[in-house]
Amino acid sequence: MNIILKNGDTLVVEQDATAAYAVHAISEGLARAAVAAKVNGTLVDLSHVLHEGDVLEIVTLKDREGLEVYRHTCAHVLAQALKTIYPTCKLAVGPTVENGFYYDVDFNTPITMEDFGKIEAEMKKIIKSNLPIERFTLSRGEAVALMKKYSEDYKVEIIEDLPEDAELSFYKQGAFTDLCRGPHLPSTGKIRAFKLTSIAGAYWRGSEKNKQLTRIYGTAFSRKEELDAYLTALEEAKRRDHNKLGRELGLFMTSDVIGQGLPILMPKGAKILQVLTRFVEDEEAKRGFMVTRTPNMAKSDLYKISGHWAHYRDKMFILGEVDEHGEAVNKEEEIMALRPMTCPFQYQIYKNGLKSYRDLPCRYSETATEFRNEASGEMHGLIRIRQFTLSDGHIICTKEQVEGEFKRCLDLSYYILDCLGMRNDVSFRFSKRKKGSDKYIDDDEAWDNTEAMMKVILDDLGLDYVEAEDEAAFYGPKLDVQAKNVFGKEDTLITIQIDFAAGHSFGMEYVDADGVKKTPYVIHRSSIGCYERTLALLIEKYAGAFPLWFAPVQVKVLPITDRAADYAAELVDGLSMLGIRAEADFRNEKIGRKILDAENEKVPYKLVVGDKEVEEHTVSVRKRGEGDIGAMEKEAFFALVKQETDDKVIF
RNA sequence: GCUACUGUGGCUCAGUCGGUAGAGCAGCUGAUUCGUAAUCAGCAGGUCGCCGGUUCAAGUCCGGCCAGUAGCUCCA
Repeated sequence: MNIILKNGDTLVVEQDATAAYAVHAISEGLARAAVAAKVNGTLVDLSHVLHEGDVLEIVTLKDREGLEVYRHTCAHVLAQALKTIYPTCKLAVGPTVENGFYYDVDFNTPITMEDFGKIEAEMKKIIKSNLPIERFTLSRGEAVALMKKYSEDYKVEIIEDLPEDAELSFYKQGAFTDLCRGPHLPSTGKIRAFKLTSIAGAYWRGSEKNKQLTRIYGTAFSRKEELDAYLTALEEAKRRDHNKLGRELGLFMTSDVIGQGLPILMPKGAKILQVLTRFVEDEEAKRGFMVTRTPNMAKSDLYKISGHWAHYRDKMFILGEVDEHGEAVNKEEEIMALRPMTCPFQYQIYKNGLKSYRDLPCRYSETATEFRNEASGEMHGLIRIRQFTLSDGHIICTKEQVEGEFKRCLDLSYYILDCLGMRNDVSFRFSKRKKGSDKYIDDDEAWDNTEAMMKVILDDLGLDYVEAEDEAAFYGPKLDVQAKNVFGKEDTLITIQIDFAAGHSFGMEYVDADGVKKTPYVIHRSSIGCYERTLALLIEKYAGAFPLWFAPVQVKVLPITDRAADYAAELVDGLSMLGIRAEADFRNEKIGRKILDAENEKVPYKLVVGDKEVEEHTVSVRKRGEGDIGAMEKEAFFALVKQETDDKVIF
């Protein structure tokens, strides 16, 4: 029979030949490299039986999908090893993830990373035995019976949730059989380089109401060198970890007596945030935003109107004692709460006085402090904290204005990301509600309309976004601008949201041209996001070597001897007068030491000044990343650094 | 909140079988005034995260709490 290859060639093979056979017929080298195949576009095992006219594509470890098959098989080897060492453990799920794989397992006795040695040894034994991996299928009833025989309760649960007529595939390697969609490697011996990396708890089916299982993470690569390179790169990345670097560079700290999730910004960290805040506030003003300053707390009455009391109360810091319904235990007591969001406060401003259609769009912005009582284990450095500063803002506008205003918001964020050098580090997520969930305001029609409206805008902008269900705000869909930290974990940096409900719930109105009162739409937006989180990502992106324009110290003057001290002080004064952040190192140290310390501080410009410079009114310039770039006139340097700062040059 | 791990001078770390703590860097003092990535010497600095228990004796063993880290859940 004839098989069509990817390049269009036709291959003649015997009737009922497998993909493996066909690959072998092409070349022996390719047969060794093959880990799976694609038949008519579907990923299958090499044991897959071909039919006349099938289009065959060979998948090797060079392909993303090939590597996934390889890692998935590695997860099965892990499972087999665990069943050998801990026969009573129950397997749940074992998929691949971005850089490896994991298996969720229910152990009756806790295991720790110290057990990895013996588990890895058992895995190596399984790999060395080179067990063939065989696929077979069962009906749902047979599948349940088989898994019950092995006491695999979680597998039984998975199967029972599938449709009655489902045909289920299993993979058998030696004495071990696992329910799996596949595909898999033809045998365990193909695995070359793997490592178990970490251990964590994970809830069965992702719900905290369920039992917490033990998740064992691992990774695998086609060659040991690649595995080592990956592990080294991981260590490298950890060196950029903002939580370590930010503390080392004296940007922020935490204190046991202040509390969890409450970082303290030290002079250098606070300086960066001050520079960024001024920049953002000025830019917002240029783009038509009116700055507001609203209270950090309010009575529970406000949050009852906004819906926070119903949907968000468990995350709020409440001042006063309330029962499970959020009512004051002592009826006389007025319940206050720190704000988790700025929205309802700015709405009060809108509601102050009757608004005309001529007042819209009404754009309010505020550098707002917000408080959210995150669960203790959720805090992370500057990325997840309990008190944070958001470049918050709300645009109240007509339905017709939503599209234009939305685009303006995105344009502002693009500009800011460009200035930070982060435009290419973000991705977009269209966050939608999950239908039927009680986390969201109950109004199907409004949700459908608003999500459709946002989709039109995003598609019109040609944004490359992913859609995410159950990620919306409780009051509407969001466009989230996402960024990854050094551990590869993604977080929302910036968000722009359309709110259909606030206008109604707060009774916001405007008098339209026809004299009729109408309800406006609201856009919630952030321009640079939460300052603390943005700082965290900037520390990691630049490994602490911040671009000149927002570096906490831009220029460090290094006098060679005390004779140059007065001149150094004069340079610092001159730069400071221009708004440049400059310091001098007056310590009684040799110049080499002063340069080393300034380099470690990652200061963009260092000025070495000695007798010669004093004499000639020059400065010897060291530029970060380039070293000594020679001497220049003092005024010329001043002009250069001022210009580069104003231009937000990134080097 | 859950699972696992961690907590010893400002920082990085050592501390063996339970016998009341060591180093380097940083700091201070003195000497040195030096031309592009670590000058020399001396001094000082610790209720071993906190509370309790076991023990003749706890940094070390046990329990609770606090804080930090990764993951889960959650999320800007």
